[in-house]
Amino acid sequence: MFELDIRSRQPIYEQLVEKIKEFIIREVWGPNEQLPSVRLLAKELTINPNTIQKAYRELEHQGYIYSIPGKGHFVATQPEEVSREKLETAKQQLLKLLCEAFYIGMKKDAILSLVDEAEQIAGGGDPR
Amino acid sequence: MFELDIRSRQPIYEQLVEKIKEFIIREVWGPNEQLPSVRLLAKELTINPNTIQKAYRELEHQGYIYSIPGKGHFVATQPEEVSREKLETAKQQLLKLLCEAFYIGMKKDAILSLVDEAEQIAGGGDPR
DNA sequence: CAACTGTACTATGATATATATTACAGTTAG
DNA sequence: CTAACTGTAATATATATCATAGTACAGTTG
Repeated sequence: MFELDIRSRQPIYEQLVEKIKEFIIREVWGPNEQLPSVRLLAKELTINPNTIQKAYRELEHQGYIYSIPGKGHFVATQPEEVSREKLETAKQQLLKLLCEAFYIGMKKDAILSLVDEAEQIAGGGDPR
Repeated sequence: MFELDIRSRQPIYEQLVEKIKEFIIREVWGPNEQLPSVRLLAKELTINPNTIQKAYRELEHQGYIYSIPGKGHFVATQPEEVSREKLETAKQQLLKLLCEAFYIGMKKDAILSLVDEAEQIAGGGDPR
């Protein structure tokens, strides 16, 4: 279900948080859908349940999921603020990297063609 | 001279490597210019000499500087390969981030305006 | 009741980071 | 030559983070 890199410097639980975020953002998992239980996912990924719980706790703290003790974890209905904040973070990261690209001498043409390439890879805007 | 974040999750020596790289890339420090000695820089930044040495070792390994035992560390004359590799790495990072931007629903217009913004901040192409 | 769920806690091991300290050899100015 | 710089290496120590193992308890559901 997820591809985790055990030997990465990025902690497993953080990788999990990112992957699950993507699933939620792209609506692979819709609102109120139940996530795999802590123990089940731990078994599937052959990692410790505590690690899963840590990821779920973080996701809950960030507002992406909610939990009902005894029942399970569920995808939250994304409030507007979360989406806006998410977009703002992405913009800042992108701006920083773009600045660095200019600094090290990348030409604008090269950057623009990267934008086109990314657009194609990502499916480009609305796929309707 | 450098602004380091002690409490950052990124190691101090890595922060140092990045900062010094930028200095070299932007030619704030020119080829064959001498870098601060391990002990001096350690004192100025109030961190351990070993940490500076680790950063210098890494920079030497990556080809950005060279060292002469007994004399000091000096900025290397950047071979073509280093520049090319650097550019390739930057392109890959940028492409990844651009893909993610599209994934989370950023519009192409928004991205293009970020490119313009970055161009202005970075001074935009050749400043002649 | 049994088998799930979440949650909490302790203990342990592994690893990375930064520090302190000492030591030795090359370079250079006085 | 000597003193004061340089780089380099090695050891020991402290600390923080991460992941694991194990146990326990309470809520939910068929």
